[in-house]
Amino acid sequence: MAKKESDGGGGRAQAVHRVLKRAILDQALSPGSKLPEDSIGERLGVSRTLVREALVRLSQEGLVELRPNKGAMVARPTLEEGRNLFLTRMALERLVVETLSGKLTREQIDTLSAHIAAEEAAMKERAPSIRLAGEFHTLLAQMTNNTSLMRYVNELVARSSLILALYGRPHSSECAVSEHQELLDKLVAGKTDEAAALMAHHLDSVTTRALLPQDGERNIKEVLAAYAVAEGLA
Amino acid sequence: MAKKESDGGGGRAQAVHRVLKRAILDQALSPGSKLPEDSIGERLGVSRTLVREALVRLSQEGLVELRPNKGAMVARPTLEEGRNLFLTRMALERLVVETLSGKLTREQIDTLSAHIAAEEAAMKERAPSIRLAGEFHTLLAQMTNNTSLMRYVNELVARSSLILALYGRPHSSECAVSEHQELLDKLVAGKTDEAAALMAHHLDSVTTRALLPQDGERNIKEVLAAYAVAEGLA
DNA sequence: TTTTGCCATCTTGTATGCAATTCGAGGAAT
DNA sequence: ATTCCTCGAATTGCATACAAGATGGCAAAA
Repeated sequence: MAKKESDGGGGRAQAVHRVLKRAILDQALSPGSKLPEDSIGERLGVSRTLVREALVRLSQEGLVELRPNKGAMVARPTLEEGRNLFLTRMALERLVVETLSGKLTREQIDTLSAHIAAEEAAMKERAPSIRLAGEFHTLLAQMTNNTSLMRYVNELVARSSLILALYGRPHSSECAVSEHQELLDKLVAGKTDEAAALMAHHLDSVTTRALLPQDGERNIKEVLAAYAVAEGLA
Repeated sequence: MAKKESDGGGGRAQAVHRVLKRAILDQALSPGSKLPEDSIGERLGVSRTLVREALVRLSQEGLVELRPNKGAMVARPTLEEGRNLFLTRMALERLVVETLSGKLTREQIDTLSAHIAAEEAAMKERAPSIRLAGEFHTLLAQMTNNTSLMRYVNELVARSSLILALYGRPHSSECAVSEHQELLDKLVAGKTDEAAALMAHHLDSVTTRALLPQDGERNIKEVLAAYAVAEGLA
């Protein structure tokens, strides 16, 4: 029985989905980018039907905005959605930590250690570094064996990339690698509360430090208002 | 400007999605039911394309299982998924409660009170009663104005219906209406911790009391094993 | 020059057609 | 009687065709 092709996992639609998702997370497609069905299909060698299916999936994950009759674009979450998102992440990742604390197997610990090493190695390059930082969190979620938890943390982490792309300070090393290591240590030691606190701090620091207070968020009138005053206009 | 048709909200695909979702939540379509694309399309007066899109959406929400080349069926979560799901619900609904405690507006309180009244009124009929009980939780989530939180609670509540359908005790009044009232009281009074505890108890009681310990879950061999022993076989 | 309105064009929305796959019914061989 | 094989019906996977709605530019009017 020959393998179909270079079809990574499910049908070809899922392949399209993965490609687009990856492109978005790597910020090769930045928030607001138009996603026309036929150019994508043409480039990827599939029909619009499959692209459409992938776009629907992505929209359900909140990575893509689907405006009726106006096409799809990479989602541009508002800053407030961003803050709320991190609140939600906090609630779920606390559960992750509580579930995992003191219960990690030797193998899992190795996997996580290896991942942290990879993060350190990739610190120079921006895109891979961002992706790896996120993957650490999804990796943890994966280990809970809790399907819904996994799915939601995955989505939230993915959307976090968008938030960071839109409102993050350019040079912030969003997830300090050292914090991942500390967190792992606490988890291994079974210090649940300390681990949870660390996770809380970890995520909190993103919202309070990495996220810019306001910008790109106000509508054109508000933005112009400031300049107008400076120029003595209306 | 004439309205398109009886198109509730978005495109017709979303209409199909709503119809199927409703049917599933009302348990008119029970877990495991096959969902063939053309019979559904035929019945609803749309083409397979739109049904397909709706099914993809439902599968992303975890209400439908999409087996490649074998069609879609209403999801049949395992009992363990069920337990995990309620764990996740707990984490998220705690956040809901914390967000809302002491912050409900008069209008929101009225809405919730009205809903509770409706629950009481519908206690006789099974299907509406189940649906209303779930809607109370989604209503609360809605009031947080936290998009991701809303979406996830929605999904989780929906999937809970499936779990209950599969593993719930027939006559358990899953969500005691009185508990909803108590919860509302605590929220209004701003007693955050008590409200959270109540919510925890509320959800916990489902997993420990409403959910059957094991059944329908084991595979055929395990089931027959018991009978075999009783008959002195193998 | 600015504005308004119309038309060409491009993109999405939806249906349908054809290929590929699964599943079950029957029939032949053991 | 049982097992295995083959073929046909039914269903999904995917592409394409056509309809309908948006977008932008050009021309005519102000």
